[in-house]
Amino acid sequence: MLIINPGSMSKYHFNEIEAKWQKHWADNGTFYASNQSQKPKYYVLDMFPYPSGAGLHVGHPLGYIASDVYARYKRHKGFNVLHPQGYDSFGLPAEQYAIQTGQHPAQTTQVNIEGGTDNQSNKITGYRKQLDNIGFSFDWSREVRTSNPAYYKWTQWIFTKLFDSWYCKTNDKARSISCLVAIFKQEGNANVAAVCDDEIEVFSAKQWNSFTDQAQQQILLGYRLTYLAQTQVNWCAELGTVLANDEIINGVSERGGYAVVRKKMKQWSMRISAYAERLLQDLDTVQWSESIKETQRNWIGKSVGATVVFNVKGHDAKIPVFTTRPDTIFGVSFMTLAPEHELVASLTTPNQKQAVDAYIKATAKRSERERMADVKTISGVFTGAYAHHPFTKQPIQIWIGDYVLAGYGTGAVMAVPCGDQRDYDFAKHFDLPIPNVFQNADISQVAFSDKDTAVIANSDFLDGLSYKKAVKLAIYKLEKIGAGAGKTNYRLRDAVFSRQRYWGEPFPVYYKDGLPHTLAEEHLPIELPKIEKYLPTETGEPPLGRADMWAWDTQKCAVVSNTLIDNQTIFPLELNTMPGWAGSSWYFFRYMEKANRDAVFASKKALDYWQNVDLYIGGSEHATGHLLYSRFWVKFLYDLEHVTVKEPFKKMINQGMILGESAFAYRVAGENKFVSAGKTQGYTTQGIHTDVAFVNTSNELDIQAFKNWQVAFKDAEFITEDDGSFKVGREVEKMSKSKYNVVNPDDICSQYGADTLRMYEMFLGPLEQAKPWSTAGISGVHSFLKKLWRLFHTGQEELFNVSPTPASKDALKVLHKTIKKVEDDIENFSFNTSVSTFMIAVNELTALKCNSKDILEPLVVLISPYAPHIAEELWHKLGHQESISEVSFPVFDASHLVESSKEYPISFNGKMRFKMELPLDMTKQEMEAAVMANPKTIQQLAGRLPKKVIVVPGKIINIVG
RNA sequence: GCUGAAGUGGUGGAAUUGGUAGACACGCUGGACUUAAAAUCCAGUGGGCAGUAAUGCCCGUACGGGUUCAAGUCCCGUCUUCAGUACCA
Repeated sequence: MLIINPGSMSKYHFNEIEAKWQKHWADNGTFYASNQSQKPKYYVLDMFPYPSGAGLHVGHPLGYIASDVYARYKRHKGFNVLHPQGYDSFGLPAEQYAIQTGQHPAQTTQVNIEGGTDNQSNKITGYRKQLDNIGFSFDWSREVRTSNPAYYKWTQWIFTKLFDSWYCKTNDKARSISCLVAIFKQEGNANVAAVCDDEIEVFSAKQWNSFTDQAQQQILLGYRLTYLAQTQVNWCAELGTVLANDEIINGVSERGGYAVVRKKMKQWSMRISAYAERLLQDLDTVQWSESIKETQRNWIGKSVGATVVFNVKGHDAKIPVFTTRPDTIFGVSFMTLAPEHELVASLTTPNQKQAVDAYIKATAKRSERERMADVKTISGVFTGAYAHHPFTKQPIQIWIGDYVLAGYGTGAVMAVPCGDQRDYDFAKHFDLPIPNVFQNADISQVAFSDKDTAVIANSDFLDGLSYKKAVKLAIYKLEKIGAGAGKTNYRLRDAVFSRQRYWGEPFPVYYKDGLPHTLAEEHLPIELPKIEKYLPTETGEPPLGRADMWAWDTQKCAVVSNTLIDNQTIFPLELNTMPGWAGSSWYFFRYMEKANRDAVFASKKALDYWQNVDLYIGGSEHATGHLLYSRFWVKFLYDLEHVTVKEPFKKMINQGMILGESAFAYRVAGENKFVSAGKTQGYTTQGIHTDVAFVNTSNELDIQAFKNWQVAFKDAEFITEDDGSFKVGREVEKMSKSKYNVVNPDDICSQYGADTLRMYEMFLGPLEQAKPWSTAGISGVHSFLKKLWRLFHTGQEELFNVSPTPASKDALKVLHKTIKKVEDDIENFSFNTSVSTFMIAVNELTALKCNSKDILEPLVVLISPYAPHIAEELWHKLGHQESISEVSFPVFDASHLVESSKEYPISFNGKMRFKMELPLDMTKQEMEAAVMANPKTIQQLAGRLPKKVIVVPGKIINIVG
């Protein structure tokens, strides 16, 4: 590849300047934040990266650059800014790599962060170096790594706190298990309003006290905020682990795209459902994009309605259902249970048994995916059983059908075919009755589901009522006869918290008599044991099952050899590890303290000072994972009074993805012959991904490099353009190694400089929008920086030339126009437009030949958040000793922009025809007279008499007629 | 299907409360400098029509309507793209 250094002739030696200032900042701790300051605080946070072996590409730093611009701007504005960075360093890729190569994940993780050579002899630059090259103003003294025992000690600690807590509905907050035990001792559990397992039975104080310790612990597990239970989990065989709902996209695993099946397993879960309402309500208090908030609202999925209990004819069983339309209770003509419903087996009559069994078998065979893809096929079977209608006592057929999901509500529905389309379709298909309970509703073709206009009919005491009133009365009557109650249902399920993996936080848990016990705070952290292979054991246990030293000695309070397990004083430890989101759910608190990290997260003083994140920048793909779990943990920590904030992130901006521009060489089908993009006509070709490093900005391929790249192309033939060049085709795709379209920021920095990279990434387009990367466009931003440099220098030798002469009026106007625009743009996160504004300012000042210090000095401060290195250098050259980073932002003075006249657009019937300079203090009448007297106006009118003349002072004049 | 975001030159994009559509760049074309190139600088660049020219006119912000003196911007309807979600009772 031909490497040209476009800066070679300029005296703007960005490589030297950038290295110099990066060293200066590091040596002087320029960006170390203090926890004590008279200044107001501002906390700017990036979503911390997972340090992968592939390193950073130009898409990764986009959000970091934006947050860095903002952090630097806030420092200029007089804020004490916390802008830290760290690594989310537990995770699947490092473990997959460990399985392949046998290297300890801690080893590869460290190399990925700090640089070095992996055991395949690949040289890895390391995240830290790559980030440092871009000139971020991070306070690295506060760095966190989630896989460091000193960090995960507190992740484990939070887990034990969750284990020691239950959710009290009366106080609407988490409380300690010990106070729950106190209540049980006093009065049993009858009056305890808790978010807990459904199947807990009522007991008295006397009963509680007579229970064995074992039985008591079993009951308490049903109340704890993190609990161990047999639950339906998403099992991914290929990854060898369970997955949370948010880790499954379209029925397959988010990572790898492997099949996921439902399976009953004993797993740790987090009772996030207890916080559903607060998670929903508090969304109104944060400044996030509407789309992310909406995604979370949908995920939480609140619906208000009622539980209705149906008695089964000739059977003890009761079937509770959830409905949002209790007003249509008289429209119930059958019931449908999910095929997996626990009562199906006992309800089914001997006559129907064969059909029911066959149906269950058939639906079980269909994968989750098939069931989702195929929503049109209606299927189901009658169980032979009947329920009683709670009011009419009429018999109701009980069916099973796979349109009812076992996982939502009670896994059963009361079918109201006249008001619900799915029930309607089912009824039509199986020829079941469709009674109409709406006034004047035509249900001959479709169900009538409009709540707003519904008026109830044929419904006894509900006749003539609107939806709202009928719901209220129906619930009242149901409660009165004991057949139901008002109920709010949430879609949000408890989150599965264990993973059958090695590279994650170990649980601080040991098992005594099959029941989990947590380790005390003073024994944390419990560190990951060494194992030989990072695979499940032969008996199917998680990788930690391979550890020899993985037992807990309750007397020595230490991890000891498994051979010592006697289940008297030495017990086996938990073999699962925590999921990826554990460490990232609270890291923002950890940054608040740099030295005293032996306290809980951070000292109370630090927590009180920094509070929570003022600005959070990151991708929107975490909407239902990280961003929900973090909010949950913060609310929990708030309940326990460890923190004083209810939300972690006050304002959030989601940066869009930077896409790659893939290059394709067109190969003639069936031949080892390539055709240049302009010559493909007449050939049947297929595009072959070509490494973008072989292609220059004019889309010309370096044929030699391409031939050397892969053996298959060594002897390939090339049909070139007439001028001898070979051109490739381009297409915008996601930036990825496999598409050979990755652009490395290190290369951009060495060729154009970090300031150019920073400005160009901002210039590319609106931060929140997805946009393609094109290295071709970078020259514009680079020449801008050179122009800026030249503004301060003169002559062939480019000697520094800034004069103390007072600024001209025009130059002052340019400066203040720029201050205003740039300030507004940064406040609105419109970084792309402020880069244009700088370009305009420098173009105009160059035209004015301005070299006045009064103008150039504030200009450097304006630009410094975007291009900090060149700004520091010029600031230094202007005679300052201190770093530019804390210098006050220039103050806008409107008086410099006051104009005495304006060039008005004169339009005729809304179309601009010519412009005319008019004084701004003219009256409307004078303006109209001046315009009408203009010869061009007379020419435009061509004798016509204007009907109307619209004069908007300071804006426009429009002549109608 | 539902929810959210978007659709503007060859390309990325600008137009903050309705008021000069295409700022600023890239690319392209022509020119200056140079032995040549790079770098730099200057000029032009939405489409069409008329004119030697200055210039003038018509069309133009996905599409079709509407409101208004004036619409990329507001209203109604349609289409397309992207993202999220998926039988939620």
